[in-house]
Amino acid sequence: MRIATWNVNSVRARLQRVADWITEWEPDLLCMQETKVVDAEFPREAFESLGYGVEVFGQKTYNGVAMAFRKEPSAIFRGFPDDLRDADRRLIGGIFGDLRVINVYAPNGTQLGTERFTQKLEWFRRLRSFLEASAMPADPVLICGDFNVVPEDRDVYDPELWRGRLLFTEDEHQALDHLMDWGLIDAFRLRTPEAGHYSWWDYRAGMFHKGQGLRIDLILVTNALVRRTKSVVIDRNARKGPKPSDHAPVIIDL
DNA sequence: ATGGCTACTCCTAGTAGA
Repeated sequence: MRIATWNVNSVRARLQRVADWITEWEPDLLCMQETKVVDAEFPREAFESLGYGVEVFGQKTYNGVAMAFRKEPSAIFRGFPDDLRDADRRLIGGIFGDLRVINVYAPNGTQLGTERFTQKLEWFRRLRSFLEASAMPADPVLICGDFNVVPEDRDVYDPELWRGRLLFTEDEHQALDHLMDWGLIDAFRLRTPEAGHYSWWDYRAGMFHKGQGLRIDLILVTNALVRRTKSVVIDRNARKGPKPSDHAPVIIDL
């Protein structure tokens, strides 16, 4: 089973790129973030014409998550159970065979010391609570998406420049660590220990061209799935060419 | 050198992203 996660940075602006990518990679499940579109306006037909079903959880302008799949899930869930009505739409998931998949777009945090940054840390605690309430660490669980946290020094082109900056603070590391302490492993690092693999590059200043990026798009799996993981790769080719997203897809083969 | 780009919006300037 091939599962991919991709922050598409607007599914409408990226529709042709996403369709081309699906045709090339033929994922069984594509988890998208930052779709930036309300559910009624989601371009479902483009996915359906490729043989995919779609489940969406979107909002206007910001955020929004969606899943495109070849086989219908047996269940779907959207958001945290205790979300307010106007909460950001950052989580959608489903049961695919024996697999529980959770697709997330973590808050960016905007600036250190702001309420939005505090809410980012709180959002990670809520994700951990959601896991505790809905699954067991012994189950086959996969959480993928844009986590907006750089896990380690080897995941950023210049750790000393970034240390203490948004996405690379102790607070964010603790938030991610606490989530993973539930029983999750960073699947990309199972077989790829070296530095220099990134999933996001700033549009500005030729950062992609210079090879200066961050790895913030992750696939986290429980032990039950570690055994089933064949490969995890980042498709940096998707960052090239006309009108790319600033993120590249991450793909796991189970 | 907190930003050099991109996408969004009751649009043509302001906000957000990471």
